[in-house]
Amino acid sequence: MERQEAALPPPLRQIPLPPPLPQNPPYLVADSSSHPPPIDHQLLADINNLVSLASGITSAGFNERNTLRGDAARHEASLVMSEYATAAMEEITERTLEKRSKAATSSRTRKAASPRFEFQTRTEDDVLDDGYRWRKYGQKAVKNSTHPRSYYRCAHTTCNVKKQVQRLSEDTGIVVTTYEGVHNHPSEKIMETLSPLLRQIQLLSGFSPDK
DNA sequence: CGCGTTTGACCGGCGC
DNA sequence: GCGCCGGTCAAACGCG
Repeated sequence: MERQEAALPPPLRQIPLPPPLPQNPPYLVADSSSHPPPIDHQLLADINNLVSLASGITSAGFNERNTLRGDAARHEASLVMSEYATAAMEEITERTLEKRSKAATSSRTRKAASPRFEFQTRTEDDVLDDGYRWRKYGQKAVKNSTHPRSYYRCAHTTCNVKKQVQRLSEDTGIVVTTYEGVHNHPSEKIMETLSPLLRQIQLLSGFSPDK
């Protein structure tokens, strides 16, 4: 139970948005399912806002209530931080579930084992940055199409989500992406954005990373 | 040298 | 049963 009593936790910083927005944003052309395809920039922006908001509140809390010291101030701040972190997490969960339920039309049957989502984007990039790491495992020429279809699997070991990417032959500017399955782990990009916040919470709460 | 991609073989479903 | 076709495997390849 050796805990690092850092005198004062470092203030949260505004985290720069990770996604490098392409000069040519992929335009959603057709979407049969409303699955979250390319990276959810709006979600990341919202998380950032929550982080900076929480940062402002906690630092303000430290400044204005410096009558509280030590553990009391830390505890106070951790409550505020936890509140915002929880809100952010709930927001993520809510949106994710909403999108998934929209896609899986069946209400309570559990047979929707591997849902598929297809959408089309007008973009120069064949593979869109959706925040996950993918490993290509095949490419095949499909009938009546001048462009081949590529097969990808999620690089995460325990996750077997797959996706196909194919460029339309009629309109070369359009890419069709098909997702199959649901990730059983968070996007690395989102965790990248959230981890500073989570670390801060642990620090303020006096958690030690090891159990 | 390690790891992700490439690429032809392989396989299973489906229609004739 | 056979051949087509989409999907996957896995060894070779090649890039950092």
